[in-house]
Amino acid sequence: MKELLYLKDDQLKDLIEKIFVGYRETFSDSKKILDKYSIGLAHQKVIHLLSMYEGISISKLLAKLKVTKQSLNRVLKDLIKLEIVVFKKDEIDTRIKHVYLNEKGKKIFEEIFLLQKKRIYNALLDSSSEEVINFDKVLKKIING
Amino acid sequence: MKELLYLKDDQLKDLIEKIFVGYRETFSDSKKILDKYSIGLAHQKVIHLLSMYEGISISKLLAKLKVTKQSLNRVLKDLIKLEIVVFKKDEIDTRIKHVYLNEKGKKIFEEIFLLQKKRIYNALLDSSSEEVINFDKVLKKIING
DNA sequence: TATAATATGTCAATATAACTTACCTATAAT
DNA sequence: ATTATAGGTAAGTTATATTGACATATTATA
Repeated sequence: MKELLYLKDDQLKDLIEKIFVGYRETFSDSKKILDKYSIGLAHQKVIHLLSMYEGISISKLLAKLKVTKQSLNRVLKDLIKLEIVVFKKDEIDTRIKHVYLNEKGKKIFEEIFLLQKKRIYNALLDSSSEEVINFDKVLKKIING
Repeated sequence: MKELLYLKDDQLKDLIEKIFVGYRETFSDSKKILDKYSIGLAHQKVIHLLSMYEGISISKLLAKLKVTKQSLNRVLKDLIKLEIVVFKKDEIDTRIKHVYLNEKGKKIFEEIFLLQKKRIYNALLDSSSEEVINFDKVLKKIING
């Protein structure tokens, strides 16, 4: 096993560099839109998650972002000022707060996402379905490692 | 083409989230070692590149990192204080400064890399060579998109 | 019912990494 | 001689995150 080319240090280093660059590029394409609304990368990530997980709770957002609640709170306050998020208390357990993007928020997300997804979309369009499936598989394994 | 499942917005969102998480996890495994030397993520990235591209010039480092030279300089000064980098002027064009890790630097890199590579190594070990090759292919396309 | 755990919020101080703007030297290329 | 390139630096600022401490409300449990 160990003699496999891609398990050699040089290949691992190369992959790690690519993971970094891939992330950075994927999250920088939409910078102009973020600037337009005077928000940053942290806000983009929260908006992204809110669009994926409608009504997600604060604690689940924290778990996904892996930041402190103080840090998340700063971002949420900015999104409240922008008037793009709404909250609803859980009907059963009222300690839990569910977070949603409102219509304005969804529109801003679409603006961001339109630019951000292009890079991924084009990469996948230029790949076979097997390549895409394998990309996803390995990425999952990296995450769950 | 557009009806392919993985080209739908929901799948693209999912992939983008994974790209973020994959990056974050890949660059957080070695935090304990970084703390030991009182350095951070920015230093880790520079050390990583120095280990990959021995004698890289300042401007090429800047191009790879996509940060300002003021930002890189702060990091390099810390690495100088740690006594792990050395510089050599280009023999032909003396404006160019080549940056190297010295022996101590290489050892510290290995300490960091030992922890960092585990996640990637295990993910690849758990994958077929085709999966790995396709992962690399798609990642390249994302970067060059 | 008393107590513990959970979900969330907030204050204050600090750290990390980056930025902008501006200006500087040295060297190389035209 | 002029311009371009490689690199350095100073001052101030911004973005994102941290730690630690403390607070409130609600739910779960002994």
